[in-house]
Amino acid sequence: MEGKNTPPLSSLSSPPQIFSPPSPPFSLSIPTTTIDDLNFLDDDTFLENPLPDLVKEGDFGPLYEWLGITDEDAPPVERPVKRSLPPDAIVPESFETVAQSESSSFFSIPSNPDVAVSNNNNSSRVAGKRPAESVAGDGGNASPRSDEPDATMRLNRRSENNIPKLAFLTESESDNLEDGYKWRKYGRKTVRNSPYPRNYYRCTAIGCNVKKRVERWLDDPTHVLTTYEGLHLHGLPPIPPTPSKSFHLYNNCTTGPKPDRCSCSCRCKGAVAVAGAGEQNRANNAITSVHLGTVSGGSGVNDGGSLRIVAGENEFNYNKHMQNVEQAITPIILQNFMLSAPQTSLNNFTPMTIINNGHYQSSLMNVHHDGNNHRQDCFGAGSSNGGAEDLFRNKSTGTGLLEDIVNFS
DNA sequence: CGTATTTGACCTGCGC
DNA sequence: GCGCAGGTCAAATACG
Repeated sequence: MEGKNTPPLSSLSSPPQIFSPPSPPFSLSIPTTTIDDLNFLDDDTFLENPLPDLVKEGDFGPLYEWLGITDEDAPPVERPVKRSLPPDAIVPESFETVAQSESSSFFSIPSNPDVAVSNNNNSSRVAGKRPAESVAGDGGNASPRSDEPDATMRLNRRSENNIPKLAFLTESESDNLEDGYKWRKYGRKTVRNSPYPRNYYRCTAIGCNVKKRVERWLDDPTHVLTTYEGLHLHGLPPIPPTPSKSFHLYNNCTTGPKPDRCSCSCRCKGAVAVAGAGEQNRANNAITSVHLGTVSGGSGVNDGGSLRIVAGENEFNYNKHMQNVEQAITPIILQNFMLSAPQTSLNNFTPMTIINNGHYQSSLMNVHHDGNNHRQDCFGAGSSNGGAEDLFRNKSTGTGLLEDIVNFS
């Protein structure tokens, strides 16, 4: 029986810690960035092109236009993720990266070549010992039960090599992380040399072929490896009502100074006092920064939230009121951004993940909503500059500089 | 009773 | 050609 050797989560050597520093062997290169560089929030374009204007249900055209993707490049509706990527978009064959929720940025994991992030084209096949593992669609889906002709299936299978994939690690007790989309489980397999099974999910949205694989990370069973394949061509399902519409943003610094300004009973561990953040590098097509912060200030209330991604010539700005930050930072949005931008290098990005208890976390950012307005409490700095507090903070230094999330290639 | 999950069978690609 | 491993299907089962 498949998965019968899977140990129950309760038997793991150590219970998953939602907020804990990363563990080796993850490596990270953090460049030097000064606060003088962190000024993009003064940019008037910061509030332009909010995501809802770029991505509407069933119409990703504006997004692709903004991303500089032609209609031909944009994924068709039926096979949304098929796309030829330009040569310069190829992820090096040796590029093995995984974003880990509790560490800084994407990072290389040489010790495990079976896991990677890839733009997925034929040249970007995930480097690994078992190529069959690394490319979507290598397996079944060609069952004689299907009405699809073999030739078509084979063509599709080849084309599926272009399916963009994104993998990241999340420290979680749950094997199926809530990410805003609804998934149907369609398979489960034991993984060779691993006691943990791999589960296969499909997006339940009609016509959506996005899939994800979820498996427990062998090197650290407290982490779950989630691999997404494809792009959602639809909006997020309605977000269930939450107990609160206010948010409380805080940093998860566990080693640096902790002003501990938060007076509430939440798990806030410290304030982030560095106001303004950003780093733009338009010299190449790499995502150089991801930023979440407030966009209007002075009042100290939950007045706004914004998300900004800079990737070469492209700039992604998402601005909604704070009560919608929940959606603003939905990782799938970020995935769609990354996966939609074939010219974008993925190795400079800190993805964010939703974990299933109402907390959001990225490698260096956590968002928590607890029914009260504690934003200023937890930010410490307020928002008098009208900009955004830097939510990204170096776990070692506690400085909160954007260098935490910038990793120049 | 409708929906979601489980799970054994089956398919494909790859390496030898 | 064969065996292996990963991926998928779909009937059976579980669940609310």
